[in-house]
Amino acid sequence: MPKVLPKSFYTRHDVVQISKDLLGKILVTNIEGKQTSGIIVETEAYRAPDDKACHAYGDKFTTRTKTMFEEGGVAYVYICYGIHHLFNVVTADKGLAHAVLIRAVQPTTGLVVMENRRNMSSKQKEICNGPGKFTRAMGIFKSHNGISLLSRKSPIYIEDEDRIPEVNILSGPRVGMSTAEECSNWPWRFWIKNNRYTSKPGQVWYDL
DNA sequence: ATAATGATTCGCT
DNA sequence: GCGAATCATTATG
Repeated sequence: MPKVLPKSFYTRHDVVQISKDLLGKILVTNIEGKQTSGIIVETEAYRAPDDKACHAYGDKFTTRTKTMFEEGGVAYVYICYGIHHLFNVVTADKGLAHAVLIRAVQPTTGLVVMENRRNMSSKQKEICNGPGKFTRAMGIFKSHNGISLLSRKSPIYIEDEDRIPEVNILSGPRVGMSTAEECSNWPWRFWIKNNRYTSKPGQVWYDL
């Protein structure tokens, strides 16, 4: 039985390192009485106050961003484009608005549940290869904003696994932000090399 | 109170 | 590849 990632994993101050460490871990949800899980294969780091792409840039504190200022180990879920529920892991100490966006997972269990929620076959990589896609497949939504990830009793938690070797991790610019801002070029997007369940197009993928 | 916009996805060409 | 869908959040009056 793998252990749930402890608070000490999340309260570290290097959110970029945590983004890489999260690759290969198992994200588990127990929502609506159904369990699903998948391997985290793609992440992005966001870090206030200096990161202009972060919602809490300049330590901007609003109803929405206040979750990012919590102590590491809770979920930050928000709506994007009015439809999509995007899931982040809050990191660092209370008062530091750091978070890691989970962008894609490789489904492992609860495949039938995911198929029903997504209305497609789990054989298609498209079922979970995007930040709004896997949240729908795994039942994550806005009301999970702010909940703890530190217990197996939580509807969402992350199980520890061996680290992905650095040589098998690729990085690049984050997705979906203005190229005019210098920080949009920071290589703070990470994914597992040769994993076909990531959202990056135009490469040859192999199964893990 | 109102207007602008986005850490996206999907369907059509 | 392109553009519409769609609404919570935010800034501004």
